[in-house]
Amino acid sequence: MARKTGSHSDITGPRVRAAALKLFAAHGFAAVSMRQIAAEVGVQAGALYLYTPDKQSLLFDLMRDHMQDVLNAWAAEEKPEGPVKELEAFSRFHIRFHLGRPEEVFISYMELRNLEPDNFEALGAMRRTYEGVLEDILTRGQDEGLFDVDDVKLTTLALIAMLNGVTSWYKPDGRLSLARVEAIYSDMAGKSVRMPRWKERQRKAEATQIA
Amino acid sequence: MARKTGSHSDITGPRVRAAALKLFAAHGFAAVSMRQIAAEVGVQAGALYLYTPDKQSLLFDLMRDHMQDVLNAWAAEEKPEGPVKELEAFSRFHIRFHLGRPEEVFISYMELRNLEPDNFEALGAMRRTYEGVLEDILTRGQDEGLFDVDDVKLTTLALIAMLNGVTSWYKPDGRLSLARVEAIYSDMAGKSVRMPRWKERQRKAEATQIA
DNA sequence: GTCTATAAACCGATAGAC
DNA sequence: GTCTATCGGTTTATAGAC
Repeated sequence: MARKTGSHSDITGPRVRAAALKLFAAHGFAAVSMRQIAAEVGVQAGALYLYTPDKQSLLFDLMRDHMQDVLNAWAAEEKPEGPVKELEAFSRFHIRFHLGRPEEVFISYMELRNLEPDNFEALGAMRRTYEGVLEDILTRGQDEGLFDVDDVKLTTLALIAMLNGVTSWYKPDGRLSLARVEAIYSDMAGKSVRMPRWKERQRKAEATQIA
Repeated sequence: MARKTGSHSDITGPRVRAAALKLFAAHGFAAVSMRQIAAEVGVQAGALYLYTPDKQSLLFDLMRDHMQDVLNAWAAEEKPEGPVKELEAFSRFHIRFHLGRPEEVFISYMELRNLEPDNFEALGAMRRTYEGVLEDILTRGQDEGLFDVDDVKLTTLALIAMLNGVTSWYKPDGRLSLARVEAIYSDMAGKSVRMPRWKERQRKAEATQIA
């Protein structure tokens, strides 16, 4: 050890991002100073500007990369067939992915207001793309008579809020396993939108009667 | 007008709190300076300290009073009979109350980490008391065979997260009326925990068979 | 009750030595 | 690639005039 000055390489860039991630998540973007980030990395404040043009970029890069990771990960998921199973897959994916990146998730919805207008808009577009995935599942399920959803857009937001909530209390070594949490949440999500059996029977009966 | 100095009374205290509420909600506690608050009130920074000992107290008082308002308002609500109707009443109350105080709500769950340890603990206790209301409804519904809840504590948090989510997108003059939003959310909440009819019939059939 | 002035510390970002 | 030093500006909070 005993690195004082002139020390080199050791991929400091990623370590700066990691420090910013940790500190922004813990104390909030506005409450964290560049000096604190530098101290976490083990470097002086001035050296940070070799790896980021400014503090704002540090925040935006973290948020943009996280959203891109989510979109890529969902794209790479194997999709089951039919809206019911798709909704379960989406719920489980969302829970699993978000619980694996608690700090990125926390920052991504707590620090939106600290983004400059252009960055805010760019991130909003990515978020809407992700919401569109769920909205699409609900729309198809509704069209096929499998779901009983009053308002697709509102329901999309309600479900995502519910699923996001998990990040605010889940602890990996807590009372409930990840698998159990996934199961409970996806079950709740499914029940909250699925067409009840009695209603479905009634619907089919009416269709037969008319025909 | 033309008030410069020596001006008096005019209940400045509440106006300081109102300014802090507005600015903290818009930009975040850490990002707002005492000078900005003073400017919003129309006074110099030094004068604020006649109404609050420091910036932290300004934040804590807003959050504590809000939580107390929620608890008082629920206590004053007329309660219907039976867990099913109670859950609906709670859902509707929660939506209605929180949409009426968007700034207090926003601050109360965004600024928790900016509270000093003692204040954080005090607010956590109040929050847990409120969660206990819903937890109690779910527990009784479960005991009476009306709900089919896997884990009461987890479900409590999931439902509150879903209901809270409404505050992040609802606009009073938006596409959906408050009454409609209340109805959709309370319906989703109910469906996500209620015992399905077929399962209830099965349960009763088994009970009869055994007897 | 409000003002002005100020203390003491900290901020983001840059310049230049090594 | 990192350091030290620094610029110009901000912060919370207090002291004392009016």
